[in-house]
Amino acid sequence: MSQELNTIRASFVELAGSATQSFGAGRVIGQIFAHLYLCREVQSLDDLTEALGISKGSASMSVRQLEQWGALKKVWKKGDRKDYYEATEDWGKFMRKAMLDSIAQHMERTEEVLRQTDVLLKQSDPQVCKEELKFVKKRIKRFTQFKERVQWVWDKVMLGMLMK
Amino acid sequence: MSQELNTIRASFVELAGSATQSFGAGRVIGQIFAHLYLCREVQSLDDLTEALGISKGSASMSVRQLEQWGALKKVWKKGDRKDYYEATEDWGKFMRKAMLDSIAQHMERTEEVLRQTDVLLKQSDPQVCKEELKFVKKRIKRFTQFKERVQWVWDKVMLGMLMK
DNA sequence: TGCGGCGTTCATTATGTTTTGAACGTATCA
DNA sequence: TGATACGTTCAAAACATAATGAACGCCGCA
Repeated sequence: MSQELNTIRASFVELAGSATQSFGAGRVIGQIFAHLYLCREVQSLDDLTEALGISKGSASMSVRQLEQWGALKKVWKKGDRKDYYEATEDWGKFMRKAMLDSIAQHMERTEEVLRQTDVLLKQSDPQVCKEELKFVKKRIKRFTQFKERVQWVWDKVMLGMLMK
Repeated sequence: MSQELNTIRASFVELAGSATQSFGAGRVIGQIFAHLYLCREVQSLDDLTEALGISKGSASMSVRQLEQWGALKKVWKKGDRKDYYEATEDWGKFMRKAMLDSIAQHMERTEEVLRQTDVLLKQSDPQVCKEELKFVKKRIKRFTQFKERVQWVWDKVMLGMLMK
């Protein structure tokens, strides 16, 4: 086996690992995907465990996550009880899911807070802290505009990446 | 002081805190920015430690980071030895820096790996693992294309957000 | 039905990250 | 010059998160 190929795989595994890590999806997910992406042969759980130096439990859970993301295909070999895996060619599908997973609920949470804020502002006595109230309203309006711009961009980005 | 306003501030502080946290910038940075963003009065370090229930050290370091990002202005009160802070109105400047901080070096690292990969592939003996080599080259090419698309989009996003 | 090989689970452990706060340096004022 | 009130630093502690691996259940086969 070529030394160069192994070095290349190692860099990719590390790179993808730290990418998924920083999206809050865990290092192992990225490592497994990258490894499979650069392996022509389908790989069993044990192969992954050995190649990446991770535990079986970790491999099992991450593989399932990747499968749910559709970044992975399970391959059956007849007469063999092991499951084998191969990566889809589509790196985009993998990264997109990793990012969505971590960002979508931030968006939702933000909307929730803005809704709640609206309710509270309507409840508040307009005679109390008049200036402060005006100030806060102005700032929240400004933030809302910002958030809408972000969301617009985000949707465009996602859309753009979804259609390859 | 209106109860509603305090509730609103608390939600925003929490929201921004978890946002910056997930960008790897630490929770406190977001909390401080959000608090200042909704405070008409400039705030001292002590004000921040009390309002947010954080330590002075933590406040000091986060404030400095925010200042470097230009998300914060230091305000001098004459005859007062304390430093006071106020948020810029520009929520975008804050989020943008937080995101850039965490993503820019991923981009760079990716380019570095691709460059190194190129070198290694050229070094490798074309007679060894011929099929495997072909496979890896194809996959890396595909990844490179994906990465270029991402970068293009990213630049557009950033550009779009930079011009308000 | 019992056995062996497999994937899965989850309490425990290990790891990495953030926060704290005591100690420190500095500036101001009497 | 000494006392005081700041902001800053960084080793240590607290905390949050991810990984481990022993125990488990399941399935196919003899």
